[in-house]
Amino acid sequence: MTDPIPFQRDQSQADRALLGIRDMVLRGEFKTGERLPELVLVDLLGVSRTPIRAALQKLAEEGILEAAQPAGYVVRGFSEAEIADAIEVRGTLEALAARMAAERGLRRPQLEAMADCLDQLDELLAEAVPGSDYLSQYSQLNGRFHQLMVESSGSEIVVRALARAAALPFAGHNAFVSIQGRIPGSLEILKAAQRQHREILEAIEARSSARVEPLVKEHARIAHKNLQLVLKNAEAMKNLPGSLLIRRRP
Amino acid sequence: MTDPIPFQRDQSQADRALLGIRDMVLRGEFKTGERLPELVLVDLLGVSRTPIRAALQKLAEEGILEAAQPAGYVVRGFSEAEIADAIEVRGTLEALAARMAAERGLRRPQLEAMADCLDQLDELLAEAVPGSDYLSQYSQLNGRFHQLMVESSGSEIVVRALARAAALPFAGHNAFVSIQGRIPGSLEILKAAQRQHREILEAIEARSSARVEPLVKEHARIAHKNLQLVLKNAEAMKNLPGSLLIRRRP
DNA sequence: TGAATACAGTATGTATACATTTTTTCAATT
DNA sequence: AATTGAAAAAATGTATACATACTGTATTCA
Repeated sequence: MTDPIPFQRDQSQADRALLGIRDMVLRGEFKTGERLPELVLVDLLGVSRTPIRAALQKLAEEGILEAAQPAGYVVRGFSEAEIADAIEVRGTLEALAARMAAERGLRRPQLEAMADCLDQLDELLAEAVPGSDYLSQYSQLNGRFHQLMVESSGSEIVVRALARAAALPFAGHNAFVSIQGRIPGSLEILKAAQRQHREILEAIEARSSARVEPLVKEHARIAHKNLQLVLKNAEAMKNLPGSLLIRRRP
Repeated sequence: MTDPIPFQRDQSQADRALLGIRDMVLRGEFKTGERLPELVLVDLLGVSRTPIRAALQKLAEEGILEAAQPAGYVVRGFSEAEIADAIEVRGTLEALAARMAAERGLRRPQLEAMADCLDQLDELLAEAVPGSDYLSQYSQLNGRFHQLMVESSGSEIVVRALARAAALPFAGHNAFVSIQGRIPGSLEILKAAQRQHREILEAIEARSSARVEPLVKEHARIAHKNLQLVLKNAEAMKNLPGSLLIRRRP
């Protein structure tokens, strides 16, 4: 009698390649603009060229690499303006999702799941002591709320579009959470975000599509504020994963 | 002395695979939900598995295929609601692009290029005789206008997001042009679209971001109207590329 | 008859050999 | 010293062999 449910499939070489390359790029082990020769990656990861190639293609789709001419891939750098645009795109699509959720109306279980998520966030933020490691839990709950909100649009097309927009570095909803605690007033930022969460949920519950749209857009712009704070703070930059992909001036 | 500018690079096997598979899928040579075994494609296209695999991965990103469990790819079908959502996403992102264009303001050459494009469209529609093949020219000019509008956002991030959203079948700006002429009042639809083009350009020129956003969203919804017309018209369906991917009742 | 299992066939995952293209190096010539 | 050219090195494109996992069928046993 073997396990009827395969718990965790043996990680494939393709997964290893994808995770490994992404990790190396975000750690800054290749400079922006630098080529990623397949054979070098083969040596570094102990995986053959085939899964490496698949991973490179995926990471180019994801946005952290770009296809080079006439062939190959290079690490992509992001200007501050590009990051701001990526955040704006994410906010725009989240606003669309929330508007659709408000228009169609949600069932009680969905609303309760979101409310429960916000209750847990309230509790977490109330007890939060600067220095304790509440951040990973915050990330998780924050991510869950956003996920629930987007899925409540009921549209897989929108979910997909958003997943791709949020895959860009620094564009996701948790992109700047890791640097909270390194900048002054960071807990206050999280609390303000949480107040917006409440307002968003209220608007969806009230089926007020006209209200929810600007609320969600404004919520996403917190990320933009955080970006500007980080750029002024060398210490915080060190704690921002992938910060080496940010180029100050080109 | 060889040509300094390579005119048209020899089409690679990867290109052949990508174009070939996309074409077969849109022609309906595989039913929705049907698997696309790599070896079958190897036989059909005369290309080895390596470029086939790359193409399958790209087409899954593009949206017309989806990864199957536990492996492989199947043809993806689209419900009417999903197509409507894809159009809405496209319209939302185009509206964002236009708003950004209006906010930053355009240089004269950009405005002139767009105006020139609209002049040509006016001329084309004025002389358009039902039955003549003005449609391919319309597609081209319409595509160019949209391209110019989106690029005038000045944001490569937005351009990329839009390209991906518009890659879904029936979501692009020219998705329903091919069926014009098969449905009553089709020329009038194109003329109405052109009037919206003029208003959009005026709003961008006037840097009225508040006006341009709803204008562009509404413009995209023409595609939604066309979708509903097509679904009621069996004759028009035959002329819609990829129509076999639409499932009436999933 | 029904269920379980073994097995063949077929699918994709992975590695790698070979082909082609691109880049680099270095020497020869002006 | 600069430039050109050819040869070498290295990179990616492509094909394919082999490994592994899945699927369906037939056979065997209860």
